Parts: sequence; structure tokens; C-alpha cells
Amino acid sequence: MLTLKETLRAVLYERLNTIYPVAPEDIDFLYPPQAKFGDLALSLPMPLAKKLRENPRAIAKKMAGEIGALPGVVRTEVAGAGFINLFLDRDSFFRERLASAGRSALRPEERKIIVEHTNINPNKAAHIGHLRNACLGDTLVRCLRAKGETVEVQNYLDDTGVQVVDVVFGLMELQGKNIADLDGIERFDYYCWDLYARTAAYLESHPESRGRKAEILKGIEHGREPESGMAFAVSRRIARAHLRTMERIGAAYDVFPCESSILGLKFWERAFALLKERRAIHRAEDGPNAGCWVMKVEDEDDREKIIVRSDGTVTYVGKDIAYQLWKFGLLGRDFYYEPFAETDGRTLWISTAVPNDRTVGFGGGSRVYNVIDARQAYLQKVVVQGLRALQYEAEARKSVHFSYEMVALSLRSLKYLGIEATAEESAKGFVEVSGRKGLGVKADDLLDLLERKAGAEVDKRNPDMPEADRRKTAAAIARGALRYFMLKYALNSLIVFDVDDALSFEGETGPYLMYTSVRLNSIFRKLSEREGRDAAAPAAKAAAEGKALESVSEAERDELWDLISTAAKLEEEVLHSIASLEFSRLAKFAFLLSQKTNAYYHRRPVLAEENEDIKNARISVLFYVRDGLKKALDLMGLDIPERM
RNA sequence: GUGCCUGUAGCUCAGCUGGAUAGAGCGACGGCCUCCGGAGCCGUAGGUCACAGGUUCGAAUCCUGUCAGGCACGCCA
Repeated sequence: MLTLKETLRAVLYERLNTIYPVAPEDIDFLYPPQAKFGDLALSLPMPLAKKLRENPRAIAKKMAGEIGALPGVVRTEVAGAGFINLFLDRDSFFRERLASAGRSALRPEERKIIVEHTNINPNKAAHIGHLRNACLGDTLVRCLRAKGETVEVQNYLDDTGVQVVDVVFGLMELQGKNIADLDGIERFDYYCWDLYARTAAYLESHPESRGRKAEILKGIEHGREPESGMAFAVSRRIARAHLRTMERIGAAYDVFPCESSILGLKFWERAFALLKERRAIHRAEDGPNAGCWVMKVEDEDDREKIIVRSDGTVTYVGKDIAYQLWKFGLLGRDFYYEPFAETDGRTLWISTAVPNDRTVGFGGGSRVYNVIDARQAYLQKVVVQGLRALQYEAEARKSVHFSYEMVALSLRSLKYLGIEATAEESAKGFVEVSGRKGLGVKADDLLDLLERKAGAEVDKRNPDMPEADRRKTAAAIARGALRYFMLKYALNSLIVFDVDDALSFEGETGPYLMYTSVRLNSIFRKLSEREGRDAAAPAAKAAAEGKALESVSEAERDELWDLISTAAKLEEEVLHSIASLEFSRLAKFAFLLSQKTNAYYHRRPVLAEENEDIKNARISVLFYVRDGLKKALDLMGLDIPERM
């Protein structure tokens, strides 16, 4: 549809620009709400009516004549307040779609795109909030790659931050453990989940222990043992646990840039020098921020953000500005890297400050997406302003905060966790997830629950399937259920996580989409098994002759056309999703297409159809639709099992 | 206090760069397995699009105000 629209736009512009004051981008198409209004509609007469101070309907009538014959359009019709409805030549459109299989109308626009997502503090197990981040980030990556972009996926490891410090404090001070003891701890991420919550509470109620905590922090930052080695061991072990968790939902990364490397290679000092040199920050001489290096925040009032504290230490924002500069290749230096893990033959690298002679390099993107929840909008704004203050205007514009609302827990979910809600929480109706309080559903627990439930269904329906295949299928269903659940909400919608809702496999869910495709595949498998048919042949024939729809009844032709024209919108849905970062749109699209498909094959048998021409028409259309569905599910990270 | 976001069916949410009769899922009610897999299909009921103004040929969508809710605003990250 994208290709056709572009063609039509060019033709229309050429014919109309001498008659009306129009630019090519004014010529836009919308999809009519009903089939009787055609396949595409031009609303151009209406904005023109405003400009020309004429009746839109009259303009539409006149324009329809001036347009004349259009390629791929069999007739036009003036309707409503001033729409020009276009009716497409269905056979030729379908033929073109089939012929273009494997070709993409999408083109990359950037040299290299960096997507940073997940970014969990490496001090405890991942929870549902982190899953939303990873699902959104990974889907963005998949869509960008489908568009043809070169994408680098980063997962920032804050391995020297206060959260890690808390766990190190807990291990050393509360439990008297040393590095060697860590190996004996099973399920380390779960262990730290509890320990972190306990330590945070302990530190809260024992103010006298803050001195020791500060010591540990300093020790870690300056590489002193044993604190430093402890932090290193904790963060690496947890990072591996996160990697396994995210593997379960199909999210993967290229590199883990570490805060310890930023400190070790003095990236901040370099950034600080730049900031001072370009006068992006200045030292406050008096007032409440006296002695600090501050940056002006573009706000209504004269707000200042502290970048360097009066004791000379740098704030989180400062480090983030340095990191952002590196992502754009503006720092003039890179980390060193070591292999961290191997997945599907690809190496995941982790940064290090220790020089080596490996030649891998990262960063230096032309566009950067930071997938971070909405609560950090202010800080992200300051970071972008830092770029601006350094006169990196182009980079500032291409620094995108991919912001989404957080995940909270429903009161029902609290009960499931065995936690009593306070009166305030009951009134609110939900509770914020908090790693610090140990309040949340762990990602792996949720996935386990989903897998168990899916497994029971798979066992019931496929008793003959080998055990290993059933477990694999259950895992795929769990992943699909979770990913779709995280994707189907708009970004600014707070997800009040409810275990029962998330566990549902019916209605608008990932398993529904998967099921539709599995059944579709099953039809094609049977075509080949029972009848020895090459399922691609009717489509190939239709692509060559273009008369696929001729043999079916008028009513069914409309049904088939509805499927074709819906499936043909995939590419523009992808573009729209990327532009708006609203992947709920892609999710809705895939669901709609699945619904139409499901309803169709329920009504129209394929295998049992006796009329060969009708049968071939059905096969060729479903062949095309199946391809679109598969692509859409793949973009969302949903696998299609053999059976389910 | 300032800034950002949200208010649409009983519930959860789409639709929002203005366009033709406001849609889905869940729940409720009623149907459909001699037929490619019932994680499915078909149907019924259910809406002053928070409220009040404004702009427009046209507003759920844009603007202003009111009410209600959420989030952010630290020499934490």
C-alpha cells in the first residue's frame, strides 16, 4: 500500500499542482471507514476549500474530473462533505503485492542507531517493570532493523552505583561474607532481591552505618579491595542472571557499557573539560549552590541543575552527559571491550577500562534512543540540554527519550504476593513496584507461572508431542503472552499489573495471535501432506496472471479483499510505530489482522473446497496474509510454534 | 507552587498531526464442534467521549477554563 500511495501521490501532484496551491505532502490518503466508500480517500478538497474560500464538495467534483485516470484505480467517486474516494483495481493490486514478496519499500535513514534499554541496576533480580522496558526496547530494535537500519543495542550497567553498594554492604557487613562465599549462593539474583530490601531497611533505621556505606562507595569508585572486587562480582553475576531472564523473552544486546569503565577511563573528566571549555556549565559563586558547577535549565524560571557537587564529585546527570556524548562519538575516545557471553553465535561485549588489543568498537551513533521510564523525563531533558549547551544541536535533536509509564501492582496481585495493602494504597487502587522495598513480581516468577499454565494447556491438547517440544512450546507461549501484554498498552498508560489479566490466553492476547498463525500454518501443512500441493503455487500463478479473485462470489471477493488490503498496510504500520514509538499500534494491527483471518478461515474452508479455482483463490490470499502475520509477530518477538 | 501526562461501555483499554455511523478485549446474556485445531467463531445488551465555553463546513481529537487522578521538580540514582 505504501508503494501505491507514493505512486499516486506523485501522479496527483503532477496533475494538480498547476491548478491548486498544493505541495506533495498535502496529498495524503486516508482509509475510508466503510468498504462502500472505496479503498483510499482523498480529503484534499477540504483543506483547499478553506484556502480558496469555496465549497469543498464543489472543489471535489471539479478535482475528480481533473484527476482523470489513475494507475491502479478503477474508478473515483465524490462523496460526503468533499471526499474523493478511490476504488482500486483489486486483481492488479494483489498481483503487485504477491510479486513484491521479499522486497521492502522501507529504507534506512540513519548511519547507525543506538538503542539503550533494560538498564537494570545489577544488584537484584529483574521485575515486571523491567520487562516493560525490555519489551519496548527490543521491539523498537526489531522494527528499526526491519526498516533496514543499522542498530546497536546497549544495556548500561551501573556497576559502581549506590544500589550495588547497598548489596555489597549487606553481604559484607550484615552477613560477613567474602567474595569466595558468593559462589555457594544459589539463585543469586533472588538472594540479592531479599538482601537488598533488608539492607535498605537496615540502612534506613541505622543512620550510624552510613559512614561505612560511604566508605564502601569510595572503595568501589577507586578500585580498592575487597569492596571493589565484591561489587564487580555482584554486578557481573547479576548481569548474567538478567541476561538469562531477558533471553527468555527474546531480548538480546550487543554491548554492556559499564559505569566502572566510564570512571576508569576518565570519560567524565573529558566531558567536564568540554563543558567548561564551551561554557555549558559555570561555577556558582554564591547562593544555595555555591561551590558547585551548575547548568542552566531551560525553564520558565531560572533553574540550575548541579553537575558537580561542591565536594568535587560528579552527579548522575553529569555522568549521563558523558555517556550520551560517547554514544554520539563526541567524546573522542572509546572503551576497551571483552567478550561477556555468546548467544546464537554472536558475541555480547562488555566494556572495560583495562587496555587490550581487541579491535571491537561501539558507540558513535547518528541517532540515539534511551528507553527509560517517564519518571526520568526531567533528567533526560537536562542531558539533552547538555548536548545543546555544547552546541551539538543536531545530536540533541536526535537524542530521543523513549518514555513510558511505569508498571504498578494491582491490589489483587499484592494478595498473591502475600502483602497487605495500606489504607492509602487501597484508596489508590495500585501499588508502585519498588525494588528497594522488595515489592514487585519477579520477572522469572511471572514467566514460570505463564509457562506452567501454558504447559498444562499444551499437554492437554498435544499428548503425543514429545516432552521437550511441549516445554519449548510452553516457553514460546509464555513469552508471547508476556510480550504482547507489555506492548498492547499505549506508552503513557500506567499498567496496573494484575496476575490474572497477565496470565490470560484468551481474547486480545499474544497466544491468540500465535494460535491464529499456527492454525493457518496447519492448513498449509495439510495441503502439502494430504494433497501434495505446493502451497506457494497458486500465489505464484496469481502473481503472474493477476486473476486470483475472479472465481469467487461477490461476497467472498470482498472478504478476501479486506484481508489483502489490511495485510498490505504492514509496512506503513511499522513506519508509524517507529515514528510515534507507539508499538501498541503494531500490536493492534496484528490483532486486527488475526481476527479477520480467524473469522475468514472459519467461514471458508480451504481443504474441503471442491472448486479448484475458488480453492486456489483462498490459498493464494491466505498465503499472502500468512506472510504478513508472520512478519508482524516477529517484529513483536512472538514465535509461531508448530503446534500449540 | 511550577511543569508534564491522564479522564471514552460495568472493568481494562484503542481511536487524538480535526473528517463519513465512536471501536476492541474482558465480564453479562444467547447460539456454534458428523466439517482445515473451540487458546476459536457468530449474535445481543451496554457510551451526555469528566464538565463548561471557544475555533471550524465538521471536534472524542485543537484552544481556554473548571473538577478529578497520576508523575516529576535533591550537592540520590
